[in-house]
Amino acid sequence: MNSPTTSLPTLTTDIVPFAIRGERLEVLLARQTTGWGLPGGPVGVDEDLDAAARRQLAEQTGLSDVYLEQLYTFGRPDRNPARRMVAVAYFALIPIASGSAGVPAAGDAARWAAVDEPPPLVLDHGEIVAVARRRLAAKLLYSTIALQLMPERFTLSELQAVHEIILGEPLDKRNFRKRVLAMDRIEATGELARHGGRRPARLYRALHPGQVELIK
Amino acid sequence: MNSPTTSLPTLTTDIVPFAIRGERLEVLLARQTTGWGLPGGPVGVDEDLDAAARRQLAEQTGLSDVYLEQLYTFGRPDRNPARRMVAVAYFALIPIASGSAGVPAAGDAARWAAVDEPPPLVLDHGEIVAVARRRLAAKLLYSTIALQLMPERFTLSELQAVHEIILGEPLDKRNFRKRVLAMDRIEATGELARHGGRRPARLYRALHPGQVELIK
DNA sequence: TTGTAATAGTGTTCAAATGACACTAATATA
DNA sequence: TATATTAGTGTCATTTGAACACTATTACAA
Repeated sequence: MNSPTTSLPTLTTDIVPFAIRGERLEVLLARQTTGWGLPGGPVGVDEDLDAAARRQLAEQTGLSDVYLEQLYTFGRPDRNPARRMVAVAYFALIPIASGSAGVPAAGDAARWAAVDEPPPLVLDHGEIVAVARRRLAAKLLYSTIALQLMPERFTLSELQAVHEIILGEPLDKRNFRKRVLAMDRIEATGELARHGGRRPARLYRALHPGQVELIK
Repeated sequence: MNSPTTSLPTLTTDIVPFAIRGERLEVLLARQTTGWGLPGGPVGVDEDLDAAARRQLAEQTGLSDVYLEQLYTFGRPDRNPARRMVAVAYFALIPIASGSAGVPAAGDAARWAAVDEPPPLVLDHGEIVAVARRRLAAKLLYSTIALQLMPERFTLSELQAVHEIILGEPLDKRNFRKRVLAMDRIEATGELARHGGRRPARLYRALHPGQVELIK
């Protein structure tokens, strides 16, 4: 039980950027020299961890002002065969694009991938995505975290669809509405969404946007 | 938004070792050059994070074979004015001493402190303890984590007392027993605890010791 | 030996929350 | 104007959670 040398592992952040796109939960990947992986990289000497994650996400994907939460720190010595790297993992939630701003088109340096059928990822990034996905699903049930994936205004049907996609199971419409309205964290704007056809739906907005609150 | 230098912060682990002692939840502190703080220290270049936490806990307190769980990674640049340090924090749960082994007597290098009236701690260790305490209390409600604080055999009254101490409120005896027995994670051994006087209590044991399971 | 103090052990009842379930309303389009 | 499509609404049964008080067993003292 000798004290090992205190020379330093490289410290990085890795970010799992989630968004609902179409009918699926997707992750935004960044091109790396050896393949596709999560956005991220080395933390600066005097840089805050959260700040490093934000910076790297912005630099590598163009995304800013998104919800960011620390997930777990991955430090198995063999996770990178090349050199010792410890990664503080985060997940980010990107609102469904409402109009022009929002989700960047995937270019050469970035691409979207379905969480359920991900391509092979570098290092242990596949595991990190899996852990993040479990955490997100768990938090749906007892927090207002789903609102971070919604645009500023949204319908209850859209919110329900987001829940169903992440949980992977259908929800009862009446019970769902009862539950989210009882939380008292969203309010009707009075406007109607008339996208395309059919009966227009009421638009809602978050009462405390940006805040994720635990319920009950 | 220039990429900052990639020179390396020092990476450490800090461990919050919890135990129930007497009627209180206590933390085991380690003497440091500048005062009392949490056990912990630099991670070796090729050392796993969990292993580093275990090693430092053993070296600095003599404790081994305890439940250990990663808590959060603290990395604010100003958390250590001397030099940049990023700490992967863990908490450890130490079973109530049943006989000779177990909790070490606090010596010169270590001391116990009540979680509710802690002495001033170095750096941000006070905050780390507070975060750990909240996490522990939260997990009591939906997991079998409390069993990690119990000796191999214990009575239901003892288990209830542990819950009450951590939650900081009295619990109903009948409801508590109904709940923990319905979890189906402990079983009666058939033995009786006849410590001192009064009516002897049935002894129980964990069905899956070492495992922490989520309930419901 | 008998009484007393102390902790162990046990069910029921009411209220609240959850889960299952089906129809009408409003709009666009054919 | 008929039809297709999504929005929106309430009740009932079941389950879960919370409140609540007395008897049982032992050690010890009188």
